[in-house]
Amino acid sequence: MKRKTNQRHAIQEVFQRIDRPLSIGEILKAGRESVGSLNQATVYRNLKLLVQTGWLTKIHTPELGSLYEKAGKEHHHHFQCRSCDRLFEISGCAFNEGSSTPPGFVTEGHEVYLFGVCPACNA
Amino acid sequence: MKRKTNQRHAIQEVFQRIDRPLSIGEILKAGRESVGSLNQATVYRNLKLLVQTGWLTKIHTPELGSLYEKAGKEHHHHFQCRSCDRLFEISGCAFNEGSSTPPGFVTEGHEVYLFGVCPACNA
DNA sequence: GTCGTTGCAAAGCCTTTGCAGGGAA
DNA sequence: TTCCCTGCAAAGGCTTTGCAACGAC
Repeated sequence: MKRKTNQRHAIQEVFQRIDRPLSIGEILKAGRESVGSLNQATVYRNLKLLVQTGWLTKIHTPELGSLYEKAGKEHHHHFQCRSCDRLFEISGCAFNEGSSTPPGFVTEGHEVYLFGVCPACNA
Repeated sequence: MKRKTNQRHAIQEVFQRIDRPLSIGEILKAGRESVGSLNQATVYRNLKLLVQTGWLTKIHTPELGSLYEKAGKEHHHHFQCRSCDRLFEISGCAFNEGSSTPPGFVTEGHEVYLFGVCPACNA
């Protein structure tokens, strides 16, 4: 079965430390602070595994590609800073699926992405 | 300057004929009905050019990757059918940027993607 | 005859996979 | 000792680029 490894632990720790959706590159870089030899392929494999076990969720952003965030959060959306290209979680949801669905279509879900400048970059 | 070529004309004609966002593959396939020798690289180059000249807009969907649609339309969003994987335009917008923007953030734009089943697949 | 365009192939990215060695249990 | 996991390198997709030939003007 699933074994405990330093590599996987390092990856999970990154998500505990940084509370926003992360890219492969960020995860790899941050994970290597714990396990210097951490390999890209290992990161890919563990992310896949963590998504399968329900610990992570994969996000596909329009402009930043695939990012990963911890699973189990409530329905929410994301804000992308066009200055630092980081993605932030936005809690809550003011979007009304029903009033936006055209006749004949059946809506099963939705995603919203905001773009702009984050507080850090705006300072 | 810019010259008229059958290849570019064929590509533009595809967008006149099919009124929804199209993928590289669809454009290539449909374009070859007019110009059999149409090459992938040519499609990529012309799409880039048509985006630069403002004739097309590039869309980055979360699940389908990059698609292209004719430019100049009013603010709208998209509906992705999870059965046939086609993307449809949704006119209008019921989303309120202001009420969804967290304190400290500055929102400059937004995108909404609906997922579900289109009328054709639902029949 | 120019020089923008095309087709083909090679080269770049990003992600996945094969394989042998290494390490958790 | 087992056999899951890792690192490395090779291999896949998709997109871009270099280059010689082509063709619009």
